[in-house]
Amino acid sequence: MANINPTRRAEIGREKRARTRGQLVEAAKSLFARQAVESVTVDDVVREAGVAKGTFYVHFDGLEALTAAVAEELVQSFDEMLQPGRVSLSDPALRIAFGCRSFIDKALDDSQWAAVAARMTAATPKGGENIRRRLFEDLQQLPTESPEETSAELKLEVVVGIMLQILRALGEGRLSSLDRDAVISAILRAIGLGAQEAKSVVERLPTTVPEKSSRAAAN
Amino acid sequence: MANINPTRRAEIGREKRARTRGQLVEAAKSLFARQAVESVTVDDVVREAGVAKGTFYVHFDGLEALTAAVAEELVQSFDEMLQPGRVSLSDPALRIAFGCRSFIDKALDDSQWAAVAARMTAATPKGGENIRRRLFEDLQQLPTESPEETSAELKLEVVVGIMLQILRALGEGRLSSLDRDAVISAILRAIGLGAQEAKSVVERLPTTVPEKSSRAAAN
DNA sequence: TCTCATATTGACTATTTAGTCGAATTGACT
DNA sequence: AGTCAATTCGACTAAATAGTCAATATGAGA
Repeated sequence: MANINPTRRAEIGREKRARTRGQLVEAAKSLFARQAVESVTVDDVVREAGVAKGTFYVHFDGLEALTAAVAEELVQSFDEMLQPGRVSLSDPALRIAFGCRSFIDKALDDSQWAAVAARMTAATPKGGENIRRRLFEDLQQLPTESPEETSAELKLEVVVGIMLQILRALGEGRLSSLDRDAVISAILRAIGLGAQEAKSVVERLPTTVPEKSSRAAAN
Repeated sequence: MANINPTRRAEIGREKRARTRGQLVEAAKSLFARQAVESVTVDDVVREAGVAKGTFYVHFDGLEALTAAVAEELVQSFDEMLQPGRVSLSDPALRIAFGCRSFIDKALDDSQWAAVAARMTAATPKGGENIRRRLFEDLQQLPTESPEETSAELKLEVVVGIMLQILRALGEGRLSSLDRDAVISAILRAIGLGAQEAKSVVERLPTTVPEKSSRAAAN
C-alpha cells in the first residue's frame, strides 16, 4: 500500500510546481524584454515557456497575475540591490548615488533585466512605488541649496526620468559602452549639487565587487 | 439631369472625408492618452469616434496606419513648436532650453498632448528620430567643459529621459504646479552647465506669448 | 512493480478582434 | 424634387485569444 505522508506529497509537488512556475515567469520576462507588456498574450507565454495552456491557469489566474509575479521578482531584486547602501550610508546624496549606480551596474550586466524593468514601471506603477518613496525621502533630506527653486517632487521625476531612459537605452543595446560615473554625476548635478560636489560624491562611493556570473553572456 | 463636374464631386467628398478622418485621429489620441498604444483595438477607436467599423478601413489600412497618422500629427506640432527657436537662436544651449521650454509649455497647456506624446515615443520611436537627431546636434555643438566626461550620446539620453518623464507626469496629472524654469535649469546642469550658467541661459530665454485658447479647459 | 496525490496536457467552447462588402445615406447640383 | 458619386453603415466571416476540464503523465514511497 502506498499511503504516503500527505505532507511529504505536498512537498514533492511544490518542487515540480515551482519549476514550471519559474518557466512561466522566465518566459514572461523574455517577452516583456522584447515587446510591450500589454501586447503579450497567454498563448505567447505558454509557447515561449514550452508549457501547455492549461498549466498556465494552474499557476496564475490570468496575465495580470503573471505580470504581478514578474513585478514582484523585480521589486525583490531592487530591494536586495538597494538594501546594502541604505543601511551603511548616512549621506543622502551618497545613498542616491549608490542606488543609481547599483541599477546601472545591474543593467550593464543584464540588458534583459534593464528592458523589463523599464517596461514594467510604465505598465505596473504599483511595484515601483516603494522605490520611488524611498528615493523621495532621500531627496528631501538633501541639504537645500541657496535659493532652492527645485522641489523634491521635481527632483524625483528628474532622477527617475534619467534612470528609466538609461535602462531603456541599455535594454535596447544602445549606450553599451556607458560611463557609469558620468551618469551619476549628471543626476547629482541635475538635483542641485555643484560639479565639484558631484564628483566628490562619486569618488566617495564604495566600490562594489564585480559580479562573476553574467546573465547577458549566458543567454 | 444632375451631371456635376467630377472635380467638384471629389471636392465635396474631401470635406466629409477629412472630418471623419479627423474624428478617428482624435479618438485615437484620446485613447492613447488613457491606455497603452498596444492595447487599443479598432473597435475601441470606432466606438470612441462614434463611427462604423467599415468606415475605419476606408480611411486607414489598420491600427498601424492610424498610429502613424497620430505620430505624424505630433511630429508636425513638434516642428511648429521648435522651428522659431531653431532659426533665431545661435547659442546651442539656448536652443536646447527653448525647445524644452516649448515642450513643457505645451504639456502644461494640454495634458492629453503630453500623455500621448510620452506614450507614442515608446510605441513608435520612428517619429521622434528627427527631434532626437536635432537635439543631438545641438548637444554636440555645446562648448565642452574642462575634462569632458559626459558624451553627447549620454547627454542626449539624459535630456530625453527628463523631458519624457515630465511629459508623463503632466499627462497623469502629477506636477501640475510645475516650475518650468526649474526643469530647464536641471536639464542644463545635467548636461554640464554650471548653476550660474544655467540660470543665465534661462533668463536669456525669449518670452513666448501665452496661448489664448486652452485645449485642456475646452475638454 | 504498484499506488495515488499532484501536476501537466491539449482539445474544447466562448469571447473578442480584424477585416470585408453590399446596402443605405448624404448632399451639392440641376 | 430628382440625380448620383462619394461616403458611411453594420452585419458578416475568419482569425486570434481567453479560459475550462476530463484525460494523461509523473514519480516518490510502499
